[in-house]
Amino acid sequence: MNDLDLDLDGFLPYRLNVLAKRVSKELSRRYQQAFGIAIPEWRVMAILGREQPLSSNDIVERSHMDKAKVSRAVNTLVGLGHLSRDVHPGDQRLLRLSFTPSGRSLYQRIAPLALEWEAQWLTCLQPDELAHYKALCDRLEQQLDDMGAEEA
Amino acid sequence: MNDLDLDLDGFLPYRLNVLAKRVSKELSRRYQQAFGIAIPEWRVMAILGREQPLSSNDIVERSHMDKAKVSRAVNTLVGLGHLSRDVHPGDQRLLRLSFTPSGRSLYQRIAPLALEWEAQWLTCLQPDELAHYKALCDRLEQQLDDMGAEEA
DNA sequence: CCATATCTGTTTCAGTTGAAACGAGTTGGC
DNA sequence: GCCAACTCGTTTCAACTGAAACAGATATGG
Repeated sequence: MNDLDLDLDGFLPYRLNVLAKRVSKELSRRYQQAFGIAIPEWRVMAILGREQPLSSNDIVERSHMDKAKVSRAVNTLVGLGHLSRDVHPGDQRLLRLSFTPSGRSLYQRIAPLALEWEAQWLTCLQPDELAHYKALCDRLEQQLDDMGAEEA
Repeated sequence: MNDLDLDLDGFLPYRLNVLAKRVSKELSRRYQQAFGIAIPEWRVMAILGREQPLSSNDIVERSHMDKAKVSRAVNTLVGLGHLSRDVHPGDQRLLRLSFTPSGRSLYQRIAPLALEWEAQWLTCLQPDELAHYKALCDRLEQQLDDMGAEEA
């Protein structure tokens, strides 16, 4: 194998994709089984867990999901009775999304489950290794920003 | 925010998913634009670039794609004239997939493009940081294996 | 041998995806 | 004020996805 041949197992875009997909699959199986929701719904819950109320657009910005996905996830959660969707008094285009009591209770049960699973996964790293890993992830993402900006 | 609240930006499954998706999107845009193929096709090419001929199943094992996806990607590549699909002489269930001249030429043009893009992305890390990062990815994946094995 | 189980790759099918079109609401310039 | 441009969230549509059913080929074992 010369320099221009490509070892897929060493190719980081591929490696990250495989890793991320495995993790997502594992987590989504758990969310689905325990709470009947999928990852987009879970992300909406996680974001609202920190700050409330938010508009759909706020969630789009904080979640890296497109607005169609957010719209559908919100709709599902409203249908399940976990979110209330009110119209913003000052601007009727905006929604004001917040937990119903059932939604807050759901959040309080999911969040620990997610964190526990993550913690168990991360037992394979020392705390300083984890911090380093996350820092490198930050830089890899920053570099994507820079490459995108430069292109435009 | 107490311990049981969840900061999505610090939640590694989410972070990895966002990062992997951004990278995939960026790369797939390039493959599509320059060569008219998508990521599954590109993966098949990358694997055949190292070893030939292979059966579809060999590619499934090496690529972490399911067999439906591989079947479709192979079909596309055969349709584009980049792969030849022969029947294995000793076992008629197996395919023998290999590059046509056009396929080899395509591979020789894509691989450097992919590696160049990766190299530019990875300029944000020092060589030892990159090695460390990959090693941690390995351990995170290994831990997933272990957690899966334990469960079963 | 024959029946059954297993293996390979394809196809089907129902669900998901995201870009783009859209309708409703708001803002800004004239 | 009013029209055009813009914003927000929904919906449409065509493409993609993967689990499961499938058909054909091969292995197994009675």
